[in-house]
Amino acid sequence: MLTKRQLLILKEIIRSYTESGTPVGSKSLMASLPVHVSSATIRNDMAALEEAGLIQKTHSSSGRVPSTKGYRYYLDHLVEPAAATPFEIQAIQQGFGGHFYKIDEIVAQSARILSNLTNYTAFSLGPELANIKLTGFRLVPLGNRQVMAILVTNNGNVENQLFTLPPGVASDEVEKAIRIVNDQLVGLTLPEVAKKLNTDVPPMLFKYMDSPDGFLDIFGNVLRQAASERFYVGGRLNLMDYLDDSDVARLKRIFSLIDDDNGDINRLLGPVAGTPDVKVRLGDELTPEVLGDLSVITASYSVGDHGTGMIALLGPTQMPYSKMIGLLEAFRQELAKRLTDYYNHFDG
Amino acid sequence: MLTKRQLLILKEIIRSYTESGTPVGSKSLMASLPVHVSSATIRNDMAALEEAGLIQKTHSSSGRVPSTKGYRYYLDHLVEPAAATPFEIQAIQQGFGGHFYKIDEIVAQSARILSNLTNYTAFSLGPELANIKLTGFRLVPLGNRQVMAILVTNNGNVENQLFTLPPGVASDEVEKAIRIVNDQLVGLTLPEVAKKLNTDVPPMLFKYMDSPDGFLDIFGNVLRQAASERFYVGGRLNLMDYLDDSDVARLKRIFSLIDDDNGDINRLLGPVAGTPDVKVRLGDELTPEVLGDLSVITASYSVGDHGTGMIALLGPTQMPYSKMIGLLEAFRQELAKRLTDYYNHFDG
DNA sequence: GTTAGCACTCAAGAATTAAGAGTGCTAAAA
DNA sequence: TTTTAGCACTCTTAATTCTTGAGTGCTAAC
Repeated sequence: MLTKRQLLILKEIIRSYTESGTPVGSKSLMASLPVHVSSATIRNDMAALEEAGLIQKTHSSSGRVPSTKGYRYYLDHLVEPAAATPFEIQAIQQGFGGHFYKIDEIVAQSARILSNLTNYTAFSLGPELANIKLTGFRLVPLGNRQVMAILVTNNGNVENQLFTLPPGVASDEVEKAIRIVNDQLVGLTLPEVAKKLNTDVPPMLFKYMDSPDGFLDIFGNVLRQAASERFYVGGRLNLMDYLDDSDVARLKRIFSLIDDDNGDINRLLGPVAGTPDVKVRLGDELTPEVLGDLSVITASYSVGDHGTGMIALLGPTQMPYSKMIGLLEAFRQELAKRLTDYYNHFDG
Repeated sequence: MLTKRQLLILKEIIRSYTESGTPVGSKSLMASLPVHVSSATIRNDMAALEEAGLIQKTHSSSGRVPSTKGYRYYLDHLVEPAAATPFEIQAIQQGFGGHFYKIDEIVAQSARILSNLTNYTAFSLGPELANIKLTGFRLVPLGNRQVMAILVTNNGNVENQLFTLPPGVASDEVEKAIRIVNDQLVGLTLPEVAKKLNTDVPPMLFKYMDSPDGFLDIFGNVLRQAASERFYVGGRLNLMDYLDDSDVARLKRIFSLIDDDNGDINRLLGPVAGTPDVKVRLGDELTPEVLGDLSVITASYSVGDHGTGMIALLGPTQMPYSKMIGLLEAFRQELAKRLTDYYNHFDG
């Protein structure tokens, strides 16, 4: 069992290591601890902490550094989130100052604000899509057989894509097809729409069109765009500041991981559903193992019954957790408020 | 005056240094030169080349390395472009294999192909806009006062942006405003449109609308989007491979330079108009001086009377120039062909 | 003009040394 | 039983020296 003083020492080692980045020795601890004991006593306590696996040496006669397990313990039992400062609150609000025409613009902006504020790398994921409904589908002819397909959903999201009509298709046929889509599919959730698109819709279209494949492709494409989870990154380049300078190869691998949006990064953020609070993952809790000695703080936000989204921060394991946790706590509330406002603008 | 053999030596030094990355000494030159002379003779010639400022030592008793001036001379007089290999030609054609719905998709794809092929960083800039004409402007209402503004130009480019109509504006007023825009502005080039937007258009709109400012904002916004030069980058991360590993700070600065699209990079590519061939710039010919020891190969392409665009390659000064120049030569032709095809599809 | 020979230079890596921070352990003090 | 002083020991880091080898410039002979 660990004594009170030992935990105090653990906490102080973490604080000091976060600040200085160098291993912490018994002498410097003597100066910075609130209780006053000799360095020999501290050494004894440190031995106990090391025995428990919470701290470790970098070599046999060095100062101590928190271990992954030590951070875990600290985060589970010791950390005290620091409330966001007025300055930070203001910076957040200022970041959301402009006018937004899309949900995704707000979400994307979140990642930017967060990375600016922390100098780490920030991620944001829009509210999940389970409850989002199709409210309309258009094809706007632009001349030269170009058409723009537009898909609108009840969360105010709008997707569009440009197409060229295949020569075989007549425009009045297309008109009818659109009417069918709107009659049959508006009001359904996007997953339901996707399902019907494969089953019920094609037979109906066959009544009006010889080869509805081209049309289905177009619609399916835009639908997929609207249904894909939108994932934003801010402060990519900050990686270079907090990652070990020397290992450029690793740097490159992490960059690719972030940029090649192949779902791996979703594993990073973890399940969106679940606990609505702030959570830290580090060490082998992080699945893409390139991330090794990094740390991820995730925070989910929920927007009434419009679903749940997520924001996250990637940084070094030696993050000032209490500060970052407090900041993310404030941020998720602010973001939820903004998004709720945005939705009300549509519902009301 | 330099002798034939001395130029041969310069050429071989550049070739060898490009390949190995290490300074080249008289002995190894003796082995790789086509003519057979002793190392002492070569040393004499090297002294002459150094005297002329074309090569230099890294320290008083090291082998020689080409100087900026040496590269310049090489590029101006000695280099023999190597024709692109069948493999490369095929890779280019394969890269352009898919179907494209926008000019910009082709241009963007160019940067990707080129960076994949070379493992350097590639840039592409779409054909200039001087001759591009407005062919139509739409506002598509999407419900909830949301509208999508769509602007179409005669090069098949389509820009769109989402807006929320200000409460004061009635939809029939908007209809009329759109008709005016289309009547008055279609057929003009984008610069002309931009000019009229400030002079002739507002008075006309005042006849039909109380406060045309909102409408003008929307139109101006989309117009600006369409008129902004589109600039694409491929292979950003390759920077990490060919840049000095140690200096992460510089790496970061160059990344920011590339990403923050603030026109500096346009200086990098240089004037789009002018010579339609391939051109290399290096050393102090490169304006953002962070690029210091790097090298940029630019190549312009022209698409009939639809204007001129540019592709470029950023890499280390020790690039295999003959190969890269040949590759870019092939690429600009292929790209011009693709774009011409694309335009014909509209014109014809 | 070209070449062999030779003394000289310098970078880069290996080996050595010195200093200093920190530890563990023991035995005495509280 | 807990805390403390003292001390020998460990290991990193930085500075210093040593060694090796690639390469040069110069001179004198070919």
